[in-house]
Amino acid sequence: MLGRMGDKWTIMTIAMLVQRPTRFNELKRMIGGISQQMLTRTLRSLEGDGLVLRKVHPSVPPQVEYSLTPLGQSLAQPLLALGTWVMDNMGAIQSHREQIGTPPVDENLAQGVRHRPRQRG
Amino acid sequence: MLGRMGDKWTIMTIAMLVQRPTRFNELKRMIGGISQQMLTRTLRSLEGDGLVLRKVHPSVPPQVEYSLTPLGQSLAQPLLALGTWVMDNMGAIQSHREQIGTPPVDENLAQGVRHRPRQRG
DNA sequence: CCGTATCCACCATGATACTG
DNA sequence: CAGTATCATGGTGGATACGG
Repeated sequence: MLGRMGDKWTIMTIAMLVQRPTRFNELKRMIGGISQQMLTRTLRSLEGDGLVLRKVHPSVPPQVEYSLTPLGQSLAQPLLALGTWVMDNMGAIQSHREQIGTPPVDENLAQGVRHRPRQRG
Repeated sequence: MLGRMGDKWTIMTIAMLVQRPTRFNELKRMIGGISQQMLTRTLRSLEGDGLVLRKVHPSVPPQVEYSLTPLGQSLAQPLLALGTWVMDNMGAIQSHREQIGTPPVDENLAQGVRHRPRQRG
């Protein structure tokens, strides 16, 4: 949970589910760009934490509907508040990055292996 | 930024800085468990996003003080609300995990390499 | 349709040593 | 004290194939 807390897929998933219960593939389409595997992992994680309820409708094509539990709904509020802040301030942040000439990704912090290591003593 | 948004170190760092401007090593002690490298990266990232201000006091032992910018302070509110939610509900989540017998980590989802892959075709 | 199993590439993080 | 440089490693997420 804590690991996935700030994960964008988790935020997106909860943002979708807070609107209404949704089926797997619809969720996948709505979120967009998430792999099936990742959506499954995210949902299983949320389910394991008791934030999401998984309901299987016994129909000929399998239908599985996901919804937020009360606990999940209580999380949605602060989580989406954070998401809203990010959306609102993303422009300001990017403007700042451009001013200081820093790329929006942490490439400058990436490791650069340039020569052989020396022996550690 | 978005990458570090939900990062626990980022949350911890902002939680410390929202109280008062703090120096590097004091920050490191207060947060606890963070490596020097990671704290530096977190602060640089926040600084690059315009959320944290870095101020060098020209003194004999180098003194660098970090503080939140107004933008950073505006982030602190929703971010700490989220942190508070986690603290408040961590118990409920762990209880749920124990009930369903799932370990708190995603070990069950970890990759298991058991045999050679077959040729991809 | 709704998943699980498997493999892999990448990068985030920790540890350590070094600098000023 | 505050930070940078360097390397090893483990976890995260993608892709794909398969199963019910």
